[in-house]
Amino acid sequence: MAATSSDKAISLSPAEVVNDHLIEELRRRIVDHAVAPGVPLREQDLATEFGVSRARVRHAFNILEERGLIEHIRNRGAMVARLDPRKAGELFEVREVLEAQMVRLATERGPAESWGDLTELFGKSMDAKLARNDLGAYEDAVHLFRRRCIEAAKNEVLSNLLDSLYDRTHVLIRRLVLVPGRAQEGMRQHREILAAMRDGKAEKAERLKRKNIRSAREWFDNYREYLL
Amino acid sequence: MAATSSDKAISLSPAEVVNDHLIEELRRRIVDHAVAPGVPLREQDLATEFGVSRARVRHAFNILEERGLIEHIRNRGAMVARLDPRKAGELFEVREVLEAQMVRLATERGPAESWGDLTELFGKSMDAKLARNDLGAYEDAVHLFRRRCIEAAKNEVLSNLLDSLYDRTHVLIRRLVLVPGRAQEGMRQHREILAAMRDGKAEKAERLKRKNIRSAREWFDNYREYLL
DNA sequence: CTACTTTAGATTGTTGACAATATTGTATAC
DNA sequence: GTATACAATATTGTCAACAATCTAAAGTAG
Repeated sequence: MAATSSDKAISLSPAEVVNDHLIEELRRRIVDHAVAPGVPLREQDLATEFGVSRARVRHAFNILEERGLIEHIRNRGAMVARLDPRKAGELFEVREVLEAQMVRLATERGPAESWGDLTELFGKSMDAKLARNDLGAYEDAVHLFRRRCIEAAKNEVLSNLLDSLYDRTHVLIRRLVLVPGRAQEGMRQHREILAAMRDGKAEKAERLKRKNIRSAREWFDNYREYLL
Repeated sequence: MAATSSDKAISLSPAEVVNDHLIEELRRRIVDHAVAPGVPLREQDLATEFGVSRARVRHAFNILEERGLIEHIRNRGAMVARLDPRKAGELFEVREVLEAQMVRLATERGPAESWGDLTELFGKSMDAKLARNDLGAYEDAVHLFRRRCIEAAKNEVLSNLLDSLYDRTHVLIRRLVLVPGRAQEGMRQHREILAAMRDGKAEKAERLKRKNIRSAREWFDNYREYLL
């Protein structure tokens, strides 16, 4: 639960940024599947590549293991955590209530007028983009929605948990928009949610966000064999 | 997110148990306030006390810092994490939805008849115990309720998050039952929740559990100056 | 007496060497 | 040809020494 930019505020020693760079870069590779699940992570290899000592790499492993991104077996080393269907389901169940809470708090704490540009972003022009399969635009919009909600919710504990859960399911979520029709439905749901948020209806927005994640989970279950 | 008993299932090498013992013992001390928040944790002292090398202690610090139990400042060392009112509020906001989800899943997945003994535990006899301020009995009952729910919910991700959050607020929750009337109200709420669970009304139980945590938070806010 | 500088001590950060363990490759028996 | 036993290699686990940094005490100037 470290690693929010607000945490370390001012100070940034030279050694510290090197350390954080290592953790952040490893995180990125795992989350983006630049290294596939199950692939072993050799301490010496990474130490050499990043020009640091093995101890630093081991330190990074500790953090990432605690975040659920790495599995570590004694005397056998570390590997990218695998995601079986059961664990994926568990992650969805937790995301369901946490993302809903995020939306609720964002609605309560963010000024109602601040959701206008997002409403526009999810507006008609996005329909056209989706029609020509511009999934990147949709993905960016959803990502921005998330960041803005997290920011507005003003809850660091929640924010860290959401980021952690998101990291573990990032690839899954990305693949999910490939499923025909999912992006369209996701967009409909986001429009509903945003409408509720603009009206200041926090509870309604929460309920809708919950349905959104549930729906995503159902699509995931139906297309599991393609996605995992 | 390591550290559930089910994770490491079979193997337990001699070195591993020593390692885990160190982490677990440090965790216990912090959670029970055997060492107060803000107190520095010296690596060499702990290494000597536990008869291990400093590297092991530092490893334990890494884990506990990622769990939010320790604050670590570079070149200054580690100390027990402090809990300001703001962060406490954030923890309550997250617990609210996660514990509610826990109750919901437990109701859906645990057999309805399995809540009978808990209903009894929270029955009339507990009134008498509370009347003579036997807070330990109440505390034990709530603790058992929690464990049974977590077990029945069958969601390891959720379980780990709940444990982690609970660790960070454990002392607060303990102190809260000292507030006159809080234990009585908490018991009423648990009876309601259990009734819903016995009837298989998962959504109702979830809603009630949510109200329960909210209520706890309100009591906490009202008596904040005594509790923090 | 206060404020600043210097110095000594304590504490953490980092590294490389060595030990323990697991994996891979090779030889041998059946 | 297959399977087992053994040796060689690679990888991780542990530690203790050294370097960098911070804290606190002593000293000095104003």
